Amino acid sequence: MLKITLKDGQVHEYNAGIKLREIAADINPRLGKEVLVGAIDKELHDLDYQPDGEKNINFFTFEDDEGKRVFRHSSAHVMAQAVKRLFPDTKLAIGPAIEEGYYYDFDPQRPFTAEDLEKIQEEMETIIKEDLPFKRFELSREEALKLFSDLKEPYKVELINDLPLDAVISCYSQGEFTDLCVGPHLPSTGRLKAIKLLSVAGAYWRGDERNKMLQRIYGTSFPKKSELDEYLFRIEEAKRRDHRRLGIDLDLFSIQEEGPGFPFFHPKGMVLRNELEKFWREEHKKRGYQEIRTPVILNRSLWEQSGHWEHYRENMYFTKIDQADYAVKPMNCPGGILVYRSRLHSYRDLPIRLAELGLVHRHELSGVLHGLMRVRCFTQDDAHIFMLPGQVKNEIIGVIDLVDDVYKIFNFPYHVELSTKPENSIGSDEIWDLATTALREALEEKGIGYKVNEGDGAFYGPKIDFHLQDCLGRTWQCGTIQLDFIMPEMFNLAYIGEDGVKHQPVMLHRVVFGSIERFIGILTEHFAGAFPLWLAPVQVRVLPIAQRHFTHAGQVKDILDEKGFRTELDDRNEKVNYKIREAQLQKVPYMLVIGDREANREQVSVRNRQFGDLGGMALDEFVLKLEEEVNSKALTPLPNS
RNA sequence: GCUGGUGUGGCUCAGUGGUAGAGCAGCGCACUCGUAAUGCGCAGGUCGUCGGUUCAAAUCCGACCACCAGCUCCA
Repeated sequence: MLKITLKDGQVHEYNAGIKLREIAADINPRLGKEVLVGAIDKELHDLDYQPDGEKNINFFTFEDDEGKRVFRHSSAHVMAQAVKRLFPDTKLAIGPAIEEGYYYDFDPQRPFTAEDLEKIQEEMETIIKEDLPFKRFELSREEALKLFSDLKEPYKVELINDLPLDAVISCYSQGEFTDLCVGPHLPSTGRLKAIKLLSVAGAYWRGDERNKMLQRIYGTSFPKKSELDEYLFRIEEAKRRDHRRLGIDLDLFSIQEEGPGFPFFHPKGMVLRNELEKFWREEHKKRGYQEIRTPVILNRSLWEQSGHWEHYRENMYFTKIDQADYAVKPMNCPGGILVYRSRLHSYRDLPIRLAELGLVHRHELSGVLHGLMRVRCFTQDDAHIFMLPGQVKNEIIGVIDLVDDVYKIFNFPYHVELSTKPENSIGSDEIWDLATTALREALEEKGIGYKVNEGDGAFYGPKIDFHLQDCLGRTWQCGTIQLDFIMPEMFNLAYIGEDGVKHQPVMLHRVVFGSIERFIGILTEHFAGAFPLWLAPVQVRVLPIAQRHFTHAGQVKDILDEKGFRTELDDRNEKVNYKIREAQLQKVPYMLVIGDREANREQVSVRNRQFGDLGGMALDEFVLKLEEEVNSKALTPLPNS
């Protein structure tokens, strides 16, 4: 007998030997059709699995992450089978499920072409029609090694050799195809229905650039054709939010062949920058920061002292002045340190928070450049906090709160990572432990969930990273808090303590936006170019209906200009429909239509880019409305009061 | 940097060996118009760069540059 408890607490009894899928069908016929995988006491199992004893059982469909992953993982196996049918000499590496689909890494005789992809997809569809059952079998290490040696799969042999000694080694077969795999899998290939191969790209074996580059094929799959179509449509829609596209359309910035990775900001992009910086200065002033500015080019000796010469040289640009070596700064910290060190400090002065909108240059590999998100020169909204050891936790929490406050203004969802000691670093393990623990404790005190990013810290200290998403869900590190016990040591920083002798301060490096450039990229994609009123490069466009309204419209524009609003007058000889369309496409928040009615009644007719025609109102009233919306940094227009 | 793909007017794209095309944008003229495209006309390109093959190259070949996707790396 078998006694099972479902997640809602229901208890069922079955005869021994019943399979998971039969239980699912017994509970609910629809579940029986949609179920993809089961979990017994939280451990996932194939639907053919026969449980016994007293167990808690969960069933998962495509609606659940667990079900989705199994569905995509099985899809990857079908892709590998198709590739082996068409290109038998191809060696198999690994093929996991990922966020929106799956991939498989192959080592083929020659790289795959777009035509190959189509053929592989067709073959996958054939395999799905064949409805081959996935069969699990376990084998000993020796049997597994023999099997994959005989199959001439060197990567699989390497994987098996690296498995822990006590590992249960399992394989899954469908038809003629067998792959090393822990599973679980769908009952059969016929469950897949809608699949699509999306792209080929190179990927290093085991993610290490010293290894051979393999060919990775990305794909996705769904239980219904309509869901696949919807996904593909959503991707196309998302691409319309791409900041590189909107940067051109809205004339915000450009990147030219003459300066790859060095963006040009156009007048409208500069409005965004300046508004962001204004906001930034206000927020930092409130929180006790003082602003400084340090030089872009500084002498080699400084970079040797800071450790950049040894640990960061790959990313730096160099120049000579009067035969002496200089470097273009890749970070602002050494400059900030020199400002701190330029005079003696008392313990009473700490913490000292020195903020700097600092332009840094870094040599990034050509292949990683990406619009404003990844560039070779950018402005960090940096600050260096010099503090007493006892002030560390409070200062970290202060920055965490600041980042949260700022991201909330834009309604950005974000996630947090804790990056630990990298290979290429300076300082003892003890110091690193101390710093890492301090960051971790601050996060835990704030109750913030975080992911650990091993070995991704800066060379001088561990960091908390704040990651934001772009239009396609890729994440970019923006805010970061780095705790540093090492630079104060290397620069021999000091403050005079209560006891009258010198002590070493602790340093915190931090950014909130991260870089203004990247932040503008994220901002643009988040709002699809329709920036909130306080940021919008053009806030109001005045649209006279006919030439005889130009004078009056010009007066309206002048009044708005005087009140401090960014206003444009569209005095082209075009129909008002045309002007409205253009203003809409430029995502101008407010349009004022000026015709005979308005001129006679001293009114303006207001159209909002989101809500359309708002009707007529006195200009004074409109100005009040704008002021309120700007001052509150509202994300959408405020309701009429 | 690596793998694959792409590069034609400001933007989107046709054109695959025989004299460079369209739409939008721009400019001119007419229309003077009420909440997402008025009509007509004009102008605009050494086809990414350099080299090669050919009687002839946007088209074929090579190198380089830039961009796109991904890998590795980062704000």
